[in-house]
Amino acid sequence: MSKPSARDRLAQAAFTLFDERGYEQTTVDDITERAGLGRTTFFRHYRSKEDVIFPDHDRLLELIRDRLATSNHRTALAAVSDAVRLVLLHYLDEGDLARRRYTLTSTVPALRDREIASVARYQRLFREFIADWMADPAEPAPLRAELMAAAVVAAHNHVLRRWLRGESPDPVAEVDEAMRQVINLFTAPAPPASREGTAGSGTTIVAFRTSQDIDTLLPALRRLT
Amino acid sequence: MSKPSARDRLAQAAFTLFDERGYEQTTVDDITERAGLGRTTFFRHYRSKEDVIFPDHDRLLELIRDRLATSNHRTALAAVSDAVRLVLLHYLDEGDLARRRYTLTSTVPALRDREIASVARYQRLFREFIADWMADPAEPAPLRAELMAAAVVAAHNHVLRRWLRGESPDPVAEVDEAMRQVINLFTAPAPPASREGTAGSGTTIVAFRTSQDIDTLLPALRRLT
DNA sequence: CATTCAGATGGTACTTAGTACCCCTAGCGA
DNA sequence: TCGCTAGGGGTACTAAGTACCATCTGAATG
Repeated sequence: MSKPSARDRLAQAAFTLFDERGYEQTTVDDITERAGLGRTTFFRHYRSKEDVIFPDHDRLLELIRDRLATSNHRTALAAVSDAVRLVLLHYLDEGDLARRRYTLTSTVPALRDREIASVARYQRLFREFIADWMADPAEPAPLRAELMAAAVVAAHNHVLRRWLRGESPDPVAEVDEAMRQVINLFTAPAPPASREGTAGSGTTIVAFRTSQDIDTLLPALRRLT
Repeated sequence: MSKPSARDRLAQAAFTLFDERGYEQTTVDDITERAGLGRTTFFRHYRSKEDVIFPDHDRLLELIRDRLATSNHRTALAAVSDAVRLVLLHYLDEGDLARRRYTLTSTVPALRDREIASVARYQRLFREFIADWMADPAEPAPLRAELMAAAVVAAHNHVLRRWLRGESPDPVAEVDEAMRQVINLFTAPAPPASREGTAGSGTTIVAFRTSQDIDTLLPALRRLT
């Protein structure tokens, strides 16, 4: 208890100094001096100065990967929503730390760029997963997967940033709703009628609002297709 | 004619050396030596070593901004498509240079990150523009703008990368088609039925064609009701 | 023709991030 | 006691980027 780990002391010192004088005005030497440690030790624990601020992106990537891996074709969309929620929860867990990071990434271009690059790695995971899920030998349509992955991370970031700015009292509910919107967007209405549309194949559905519930209608719908 | 500008000689030397020994193995001193110029001159023309490879992102940003600015509410979507096409055409214009850059960004993480950060700036422009366009005092819905902007740049990048890899014989047609898909996605079906949906009275009919079979769609249909 | 002024180039010295390499010490099991 | 390992420390180096000043060249102007 008297000795927090060197790693933590470094992070602590770093954030304090970044608050005091700003990121660029703080050198690694300043940090190690404040932490009472050697410069070598700093780079043993963090690959770079930026790394102090984004320590566990790797873990987060694993988190997503794992959650997506444990799913089958039927539960794919739930897995995506879950993975997104997990990432959000991670940030919520960090609480104040996440907010301090946000003020840094908002003001320091280098850090913002770094953050964006990390997000792109999440997006890549989602893209590959969604592409597999959508995979259809007849019509591969990787563009659709690309679009959906982009929308997924955009939804997450949208809600996360709202929470970081203190605009969201219940970010978990918000992110669930946002994901519902995304999924809805990409599953409900399939791409209608490109001009040289290969009309004829596929399924034509007429959906209408009714007081009957869907299970009552299902047989009729099946008959139509 | 005998003397190409210093700027061009530097870029030329840089790309040659990057090809020969790789990006990280090439120092700025190597470049200036090869170009027969001084180190100072290099940094006068390019803010950083990475900048040699991405010289005109700023111009490209202006291009987008200008195209978006000259539009009204009715022509907004055409403006977005046009802007995207302009960016694509810029890369097509670069021809071989764009492809060399692609092999670099594909192999050097630092450069890939940099590229991604630039793309995020385009995305920001589109997001702001689309948010304005969608602006509706009653229901601001900035998430939808966020999603659409993400989809717009994802569509562009998808087609661009296909062309860079030599997979697209007619990228302009492809990007136009991709943009049609994006716009369709975000305009055709009005945001269907959030839970407390202000469902109107009367009859709501939505007709669409899809290649997915009904069982795939069923979860989404259930969610709608 | 001499002057001067602007713009582009060159050089030198400095700061800082990041790497390579080797040393030291504390603990711990054999 | 020996020897091993892990965590920390120090020194020296490379390379990007910045600050500042010096130099050259060409063109306009007296």
